[in-house]
Amino acid sequence: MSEQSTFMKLRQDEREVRKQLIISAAMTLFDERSFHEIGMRDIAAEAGVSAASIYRYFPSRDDLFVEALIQDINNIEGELEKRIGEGGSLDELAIAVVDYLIDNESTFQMMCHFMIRGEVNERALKKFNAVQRYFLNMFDEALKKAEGAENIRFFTHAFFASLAGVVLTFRNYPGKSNEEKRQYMHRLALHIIKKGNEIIDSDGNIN
Amino acid sequence: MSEQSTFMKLRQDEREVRKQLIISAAMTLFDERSFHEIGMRDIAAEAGVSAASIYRYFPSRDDLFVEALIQDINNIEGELEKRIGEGGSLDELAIAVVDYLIDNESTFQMMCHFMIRGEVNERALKKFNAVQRYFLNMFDEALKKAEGAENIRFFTHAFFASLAGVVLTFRNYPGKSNEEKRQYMHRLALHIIKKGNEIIDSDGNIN
DNA sequence: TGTACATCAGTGAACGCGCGTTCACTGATGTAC
DNA sequence: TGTACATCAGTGAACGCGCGTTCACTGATGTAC
Repeated sequence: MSEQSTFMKLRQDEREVRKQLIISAAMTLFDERSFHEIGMRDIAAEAGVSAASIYRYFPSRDDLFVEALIQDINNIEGELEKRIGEGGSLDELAIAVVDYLIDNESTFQMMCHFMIRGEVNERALKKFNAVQRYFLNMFDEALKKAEGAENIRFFTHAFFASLAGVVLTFRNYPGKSNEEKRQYMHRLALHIIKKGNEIIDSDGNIN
Repeated sequence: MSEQSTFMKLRQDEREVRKQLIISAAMTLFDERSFHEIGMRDIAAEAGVSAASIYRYFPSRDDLFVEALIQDINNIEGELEKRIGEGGSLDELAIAVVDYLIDNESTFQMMCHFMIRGEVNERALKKFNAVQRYFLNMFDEALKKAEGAENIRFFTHAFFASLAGVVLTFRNYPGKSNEEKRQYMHRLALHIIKKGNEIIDSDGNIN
């Protein structure tokens, strides 16, 4: 029994490794083009397996993408913490988030995909919701460090939502170079958060 | 020549009427389900014509959708002005915008579609960019009335982007009723714009 | 050591379907002379 | 008043293709006895 479970565990570990390989392949492709344009056959080719194999590890395309999203968000967590560091300011955090959303186009698009949804399967959606919560919790922590406020959930929501909106709206604004757009989004982000933190200590009620 | 041009004009007018019929059919469907789920055949059936006919009036699906978007935004303009009225406050405008984005799901989704894009044809994209500019100009006017500030373009951008982000992020936030979500988005919107208007008179530079 | 059986990774090929778009054609309406 | 021709709205049917997903099968590895 003990030996068998060890064996099972090994097998399970290998499974995880292969799953990881597929996710990594997907993420490699995300850097090249929009996730809408990436099919199961593309990911399979990148990972060096057949498309059918992917279905041994993920029940559907959306499920695979959600897991990739989780990975991506895990990656950013460390990065954000690095950029904020111990004495990082709220401004720095905002800029870091905007840059992240700009530079990880597919991640951003996937987030939009699941947030706007309308036809995503229940299972994948549940996973996404968990990621979303986790993601926002992460900001809670970061914002606590940067601001030291108490009831922060409401502020976190306002913070993240408005930054996402900035990137959504100006990511492809015509007639500007990418660098100009980035600068402009930074300015917008700083402008928007400039005041929000002043009433952060309230419980967020407005009534 | 004069008679012919009159005739041509009549014909042209009829063409416009038919175009309008197709757009109206599309907009009727938008109230029922997500625009992603609406195909050319659906729109054709709703308009009482064949799918092939649509291509006599619109070069592509995206072009049709952009024109529908234009109509929809034209509709909202009057509505917003009504809600803001002469003495409408900035708060009222923000609430109105959030409600609009919530209640016109397809419009919002189409905006996201074109803003995130990646595979939309050039022609449709140009039209969309024109709409977007027009839309933001509209806010400039509304905000000028509500706030009376001068250099308002930057503020308009921050205003609209953050509200769009709020709706994007919380439109489908799990575990809440629709009414709760609406209330919550209102609170977020009010929180976010609360301070922005104080430094509205600056030129928006941060440096 | 050998045989029968279970488990599971992996796959090429095909399924199935949706869906945007095009084609070849009909029919109505107007113009030229 | 009549005939030949041009213009254009409208359409049923098909094209074409992408793409997520499933199927039937192979082969390797481990277990039971």
